[in-house]
Amino acid sequence: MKNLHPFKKLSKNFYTRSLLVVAKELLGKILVKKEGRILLAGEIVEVEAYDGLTDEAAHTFIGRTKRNEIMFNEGGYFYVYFTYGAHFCCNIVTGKKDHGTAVLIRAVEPLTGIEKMALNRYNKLILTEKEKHNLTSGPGKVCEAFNITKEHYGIDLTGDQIFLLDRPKLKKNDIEVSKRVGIKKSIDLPWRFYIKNNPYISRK
DNA sequence: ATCAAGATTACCT
DNA sequence: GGTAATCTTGATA
Repeated sequence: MKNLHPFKKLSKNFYTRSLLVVAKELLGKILVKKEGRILLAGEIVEVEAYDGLTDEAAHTFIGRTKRNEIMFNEGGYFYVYFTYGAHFCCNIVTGKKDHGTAVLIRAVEPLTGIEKMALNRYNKLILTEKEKHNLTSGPGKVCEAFNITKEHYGIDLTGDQIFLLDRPKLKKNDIEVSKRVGIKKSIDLPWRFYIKNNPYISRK
C-alpha cells in the first residue's frame, strides 16, 4: 500500500469515546509516524485495553503519577512508557478527562517505510522471512521499528508527527478476543483484541 | 538511599 | 518449554 492519501486522519472525537469501543475500532486503523520526509505506517492488528478504575494491571490503577499523568487527559494523546530496562511500549489514550484509560498497541502489519523499520530493528535492509514477520509482532518491537521513545510521550494524535488514519470498521467476525498477555493482576479480563489469522500477532 | 517489580524480547535446550 | 538482560519507576525509610 504505497499511497495513504485516500485515508483521513482520525479526529479527536474518535478517541474520546469509551475504552473498549475505541480499542476494538482501533483494529485495522493505520498508525503513521513522520520523520522528515520518511513515512512509517502500519495497520494495527493487535491491541489491549487498560482501565485504571477497576483494572489492577493498568498503570493508572495506583492513581496519578508523573509517569502515567498523560493517561488522565481526554482521549487522543500518546502514552509511551519504558519497561524491563529495554523496551518502549506505546498506547492511545481514550475516554474523557480523568478516566485513566488507554489502549496498548501490541502489533502492527508494516505498510510503508518497511526498509527504515528493518534498519531500526536489525540494522540491515535484507531480512529473512522469519525476521520479516518479527518486525512489528509485539509492543516493544513496534516501538523499535517506528523508533518511538520517551521523546514521543504525550504527543497529540491530532497533530502531524504521529497520528492514525481511518479505515473501514472490521466485521465482528474478523476480530478475536482473549485475555491479556504478560500481566500478573486482573488476568481474567477479556480485553485483548486482534485480527483473526493475521501473521503479525504477537502470540497465539 | 535502597529495593522489588515490570503491559518484553531474544536466545537457549 | 525456560530464563537472562537491563533500568526506570514508585514505594518505603
